[in-house]
Amino acid sequence: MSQVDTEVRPSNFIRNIIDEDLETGKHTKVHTRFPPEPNGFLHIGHAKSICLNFGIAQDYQGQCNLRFDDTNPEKEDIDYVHSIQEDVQWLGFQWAGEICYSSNYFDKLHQYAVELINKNLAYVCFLNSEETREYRGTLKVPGKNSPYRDSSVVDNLALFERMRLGEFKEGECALRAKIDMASPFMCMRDPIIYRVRFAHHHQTGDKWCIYPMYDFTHCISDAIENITHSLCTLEFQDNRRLYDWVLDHLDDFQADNRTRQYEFSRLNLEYTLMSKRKLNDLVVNNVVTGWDDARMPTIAGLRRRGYTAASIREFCKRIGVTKQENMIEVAMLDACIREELNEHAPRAMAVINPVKIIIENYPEAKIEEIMAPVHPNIEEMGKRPLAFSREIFIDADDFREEANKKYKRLVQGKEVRLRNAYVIKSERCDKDYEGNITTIYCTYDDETLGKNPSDGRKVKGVIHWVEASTAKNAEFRLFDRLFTDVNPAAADSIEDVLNPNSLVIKQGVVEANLMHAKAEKTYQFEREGYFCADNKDSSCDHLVFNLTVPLRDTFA
RNA sequence: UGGGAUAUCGCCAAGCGGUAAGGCACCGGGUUUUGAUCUCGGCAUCCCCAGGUUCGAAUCCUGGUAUCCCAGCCA
Repeated sequence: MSQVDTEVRPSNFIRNIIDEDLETGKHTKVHTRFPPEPNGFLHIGHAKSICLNFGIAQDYQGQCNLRFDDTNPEKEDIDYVHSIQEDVQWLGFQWAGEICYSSNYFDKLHQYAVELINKNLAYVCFLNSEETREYRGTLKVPGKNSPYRDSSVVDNLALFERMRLGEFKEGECALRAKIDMASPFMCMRDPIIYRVRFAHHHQTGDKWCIYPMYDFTHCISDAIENITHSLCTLEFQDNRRLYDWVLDHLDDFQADNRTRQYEFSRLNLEYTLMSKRKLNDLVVNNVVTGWDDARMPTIAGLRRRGYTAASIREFCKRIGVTKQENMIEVAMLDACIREELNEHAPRAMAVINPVKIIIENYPEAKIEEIMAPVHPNIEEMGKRPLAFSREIFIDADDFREEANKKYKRLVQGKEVRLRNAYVIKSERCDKDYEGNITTIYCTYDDETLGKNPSDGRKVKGVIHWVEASTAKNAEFRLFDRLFTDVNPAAADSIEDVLNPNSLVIKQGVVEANLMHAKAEKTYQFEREGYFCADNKDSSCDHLVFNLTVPLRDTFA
């Protein structure tokens, strides 16, 4: 674990509520839950919720359940239940006991629905979806009662049973809670709590053809699991009335310290989509290579990109938890990963746009070994060997035939320091018919290894390099934001705001030490940025490095 | 006059009647064989607006304004 995890606990309005509940004795322990629907991969927005729920459980010595909110089989898939478990654990959290599923409670949920019918608080309605909408009224005009609202308990019991038995078609009827068609809360205008769906469920198979709705299920699931604080996002604020109504009317849930729902604002990140549906579109339309494409804001994508679990946790800590709408700058995320990697990532040299240098006064067959620190500020990380010879590669961007004094790299006729090695001076260069520089001819000063020129010459620039004969070829995947608009979700069409340069692939070279770079191992390629070996495509034969984040660059 | 929420620095965010924390970003100085790191310093006389209460208000009251959410048999 990074040391960032050991710092002071976060403080936010939810923790304040918990502190109070503990002080007043309303609760003696806290029990939260993270309740994703298995209809897509988890993204960084879920990370915020995960860190909140599991973080609270951790800090208060409580428990946090992982519960799949699987009440809509048509949209869900077993693959997602697997990926979600993996992502939660990769983030560094472990749920309490067995994994929970809302579908575990289908039998109980059914009984509770019957209880409501028996209390004359639910009825089977045969209005179709269009009629239901018309009867519901609008934001400003109250709805009107369904003609089926006053059916007898006996009839409703029979009808609901027939629904369960599959005697009605999908959409033909639904079970509704009898609340108030004139309520200012739209969700209280006799909400549907059970609908007919002849769908195969990934957990319950074909046992059911009626499935409970979210509002009916969630509160009961929380109550069954003895959740104390049910945390969700702001758009469920109105739904809280229904959450409470359902539990208020069921005999099993009358304890005054029963579960309560609290809402916080969801994460919005500049330039990124945060809806599973829209992310799914990107996958389906091959805009990206999959849910774990390194440009995706999914946990799997961030991981593949080189983000560490600790950096994501730190990010979630820094953004805080409030009820205010927000739009977090990407700079915040960048800062978190840079902070960690600056301290922990081994340094290495990689040339992304190679151009050859021939050091004419260096002995022809000679290859010498130079020992370089793995980390410039942390000696304990040791040293690594670097080959050096007459022929090396430097980046094409690090050489110019002419330049002003602000350019601190190699200039024709001038000197520059090769990182960890000698001072060289360029004499001339070859170009191809298009004018591209193909070879740069230099001389080196053999007394400058590990020290400055004895005559007091000042060499201002330092550039990185890789020895030619030992260099390993490598593919560099240079990622940029997927969208050109800060808020792609607000765009009319996603295609309009797609960044055509979100992925640029370069073929270059890396120092030989990286030949066995392990998947997801991150390095700092000096003067370039942090890169990690791709967890799917990189191998000794074909090295592939993903740009996690470039180095901070304050140079105009 | 549908209802529910939210308004503190460019972006986040503490603050809970006693005189504006912190982070990110940004701007300067220093160190540096990464234009990185590190380091030193700067960065809200003011808290959406207008009144009011108070010795004292970002915090309390009144009235405005702005923004977000709700009319799926989605979650």
